[in-house]
Amino acid sequence: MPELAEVELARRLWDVGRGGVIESLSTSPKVRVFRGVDLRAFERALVGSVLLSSAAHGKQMLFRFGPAPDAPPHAHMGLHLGMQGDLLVAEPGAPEPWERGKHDHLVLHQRGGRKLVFRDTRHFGRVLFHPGAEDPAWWRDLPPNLLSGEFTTKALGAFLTRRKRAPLKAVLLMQERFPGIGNWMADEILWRAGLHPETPAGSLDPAEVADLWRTVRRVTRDAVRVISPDWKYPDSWLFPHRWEDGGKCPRCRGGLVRETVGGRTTCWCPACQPRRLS
DNA sequence: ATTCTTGTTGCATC
DNA sequence: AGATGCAACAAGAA
Repeated sequence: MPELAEVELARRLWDVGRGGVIESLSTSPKVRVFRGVDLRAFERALVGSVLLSSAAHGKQMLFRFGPAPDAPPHAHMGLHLGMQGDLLVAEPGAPEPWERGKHDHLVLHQRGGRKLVFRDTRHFGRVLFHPGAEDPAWWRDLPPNLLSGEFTTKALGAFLTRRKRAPLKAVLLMQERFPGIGNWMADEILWRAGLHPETPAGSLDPAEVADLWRTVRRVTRDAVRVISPDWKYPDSWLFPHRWEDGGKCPRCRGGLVRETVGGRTTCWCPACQPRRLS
């Protein structure tokens, strides 16, 4: 379920490998996750180098590699987990905590035996490669983080106006404005804001835009705050109820509804999120 | 066997 | 031109 908080958790998992020399790579060259990557150049740049640092922005991750722990980077790798991708670590000596998978498309073998694994059964994820010392363009050009000062009510209002006829559910999934929001966060936001998922984006008044802005920030902050390796979503959120058949709204105890909106399965509470008269 | 899926992109249509 | 909607991508689960 890789949305922004899960992506941050996955990124952090590989922190244990920072400073370690990469002795070799295992890749599945023909798998779609490597589309557009020059694998020979990628391997040449990474083998013998050290994992220096990493960062996550929305659903995108960046890993920096250099010739030595205290040297500047000379190569960058981007990872996107797609629908089902995940990062794993296998410590040396210990039996691998998972069955050796045919979907482990990228394994960084570090000196000493630790393995950093990118697994993706559905191949919707993506590996990006950028040789060079500077952060790549695809990283620099990402839209402002939802918790940054650049994500303002004004920016939100302008975007909703531009997408005025699209349903709010579809608009919240647009990464160009809401980096890191996925299906569950979009449903959570609309539920907390009391907005029906099919509400046309352009129909909110200024007070509703401000309220939606606060809700986006609150759900984002809560998601980032609650994650840990053994995290669990509070029962007071919509999240743990949205896939249950006969699930009940944690606020009003009424029955939840599940239908496709904006091309995606969407869950909402008809009582708390009434459809507007248009 | 058929239908479903937590994401993104490219294309057709308005 | 820009906005919108949808099929396609791949694999496994129910």
